[in-house]
Amino acid sequence: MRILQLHVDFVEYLPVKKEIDDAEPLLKNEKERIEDTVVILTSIEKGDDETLIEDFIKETSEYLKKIKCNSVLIYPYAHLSSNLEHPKSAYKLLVQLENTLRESSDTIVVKRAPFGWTKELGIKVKGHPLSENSRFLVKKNPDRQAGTMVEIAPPKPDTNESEGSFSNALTAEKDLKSKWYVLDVDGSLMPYNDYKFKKLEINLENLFKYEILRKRTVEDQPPHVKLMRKLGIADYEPASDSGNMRFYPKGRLLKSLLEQFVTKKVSQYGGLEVETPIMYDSHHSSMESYFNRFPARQYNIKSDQKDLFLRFAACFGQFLMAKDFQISYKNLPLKLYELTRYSFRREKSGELVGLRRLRAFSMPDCHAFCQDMEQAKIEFLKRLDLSISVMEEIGISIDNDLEMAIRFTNEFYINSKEFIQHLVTKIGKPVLVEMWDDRFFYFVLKWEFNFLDNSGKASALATDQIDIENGERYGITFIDELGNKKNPIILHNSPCGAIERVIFALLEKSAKMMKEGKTPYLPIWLMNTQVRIIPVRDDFIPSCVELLELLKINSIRADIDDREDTLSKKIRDAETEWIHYTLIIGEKEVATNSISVRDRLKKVNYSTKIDELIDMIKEPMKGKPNLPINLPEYLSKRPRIAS
RNA sequence: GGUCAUGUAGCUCAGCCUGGCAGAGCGAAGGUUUUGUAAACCUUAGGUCGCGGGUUCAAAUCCCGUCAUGACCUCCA
Repeated sequence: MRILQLHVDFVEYLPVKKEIDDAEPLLKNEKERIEDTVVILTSIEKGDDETLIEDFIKETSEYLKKIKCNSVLIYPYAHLSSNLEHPKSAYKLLVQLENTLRESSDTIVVKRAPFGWTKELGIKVKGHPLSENSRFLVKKNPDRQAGTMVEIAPPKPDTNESEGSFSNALTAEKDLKSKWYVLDVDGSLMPYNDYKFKKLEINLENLFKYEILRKRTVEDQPPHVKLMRKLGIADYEPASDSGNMRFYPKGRLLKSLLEQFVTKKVSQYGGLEVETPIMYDSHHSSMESYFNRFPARQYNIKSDQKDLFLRFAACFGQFLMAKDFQISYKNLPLKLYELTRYSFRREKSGELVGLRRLRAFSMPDCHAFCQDMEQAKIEFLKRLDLSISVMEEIGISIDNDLEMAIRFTNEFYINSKEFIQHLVTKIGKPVLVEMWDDRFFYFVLKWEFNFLDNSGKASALATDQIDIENGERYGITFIDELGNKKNPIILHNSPCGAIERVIFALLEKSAKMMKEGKTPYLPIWLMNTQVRIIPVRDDFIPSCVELLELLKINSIRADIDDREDTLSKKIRDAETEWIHYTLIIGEKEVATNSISVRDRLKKVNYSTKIDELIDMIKEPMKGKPNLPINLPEYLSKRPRIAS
């Protein structure tokens, strides 16, 4: 526990915004001002417990005596420590400190600022030598001995975690009342530490380690960052805020194709595509409750006199819209869909990594408004099918690249065992289960597909939730068979997660292949250049153009390397660009009206007819969007973009 | 947000420890070469050494601050 005692002429504070879900309720929401008092800025750290109360009391009363003051404000202040206790436990201890201090003396007036809130803080510290005093309170022993005090030193870098603090971390997990299981295809639910992970279940094991043990391996910069630049897909934009990327022509095409693909799949499922504003009035009544879910992570902007914020999800845009619909039970389930470009979240700067976590991202988000839980469950399964097929067709496989996590309340499990088992059956392999005793969130069940990258870190891609709260919160209603107004159950599905993160996963998957000595590649339908045509000499460029036109007619993206370089150099460049098919056109080919194909993945060269190549490429393009190449078809006309 | 590391030509990096002329490869431009399956050859241009301050006769180099990126911590008062 770290405390900073300040003897002040006055202190005033005003709770502005809930910072966390566990924030305590406010008794009154107005500015509090106290004259001539001692403010104790307090950080509760991992492992702190009630054995420290005595020291806290002793320290405080001695200080008060010394400076002849009898009023105290305990002020929760996180910034004294980088090793904070879990909020629930911290809050509990803080209340104990407050009460014990009050009971310890008839003369001391004790007040406490609310926990869990962003507060405006005004303070005027007295000038005398004792007016500022800091202390670092630690336990003498891990068992129930009295604590001890040490003079606070300038904060040191955290040393390696001792076993003591490790087990404390686990205690904090218990406070959250999360229980962890493996749910197997046969329906057996096994506590995760009783489960024997098979060799092939290394990713699932890593997901558990990541979730529970917070296992982090030391690794250099994630490989996808290098790849996204090398392939000319995306890069950082120094002139923007961190986490806002620039996308080069190849990257923009890749994104467009993914976006169009997902949108088409959702549309086939029955989602109605809508568009909602990217910014909202911060003081609009419907927004306040939603802020509590994503505390203080939004971009705020001021325009004239209005306070606005940039959307961090598509939810409220669609909810505000649905609220104004006239909905009959006959219309349900009703599915609204938007692919946000962009959603904005001001993630902490230290959490931003390449394309994995951004502050501006494109998120497909489909909400289904359902009549009741029975309908919600049926719909939920359809959307799992949708998500599976979207992920698989993008080239990220359920079997090898993704691990499912399902999170639900104890109550929901008891009532819906078979339903949950059904989800696992669809996946066909064991999944991670997190079970809560109480419902903290607005949903009773959620699943997500996690991609395990090269550092063993999990990133959520597709997800769906059963939301039993927001229908009411947003005043969304439908009329049932009996003419009664009811609130729908809402499902929140992203069939693939943020588009940028899908690209992250594709690139990390490629990096994994390289590590294993395999040839890395992206699915051909996502390649800007699907076929590279190389003339042996300049004289053959006209023949190349004929082939190019033929490919274009067949919606295949091709280009011609007409630069003044050697043939070998051009082949090498095609290889490093990961181009699937390279055609070499010279005397032989023109004479025999054939093409020489270099197949990068099969690592073979052969001669064939252009029609056969077209048929071969068209096969994996079935059901995929078509867009023209997004760079000049002649390489001599291209600026150099990739590094 | 915190701790640590990194920041030098368009890109990848050397130089920094021990202060003393700003370097290489790739790429680009010009030229020669017209090429048959992973890098032809020659020449030239290209630098506020992230930014700001300090120490010094002298700073890419040492010190302080700041920004960006990365790793880890933190997803929290």
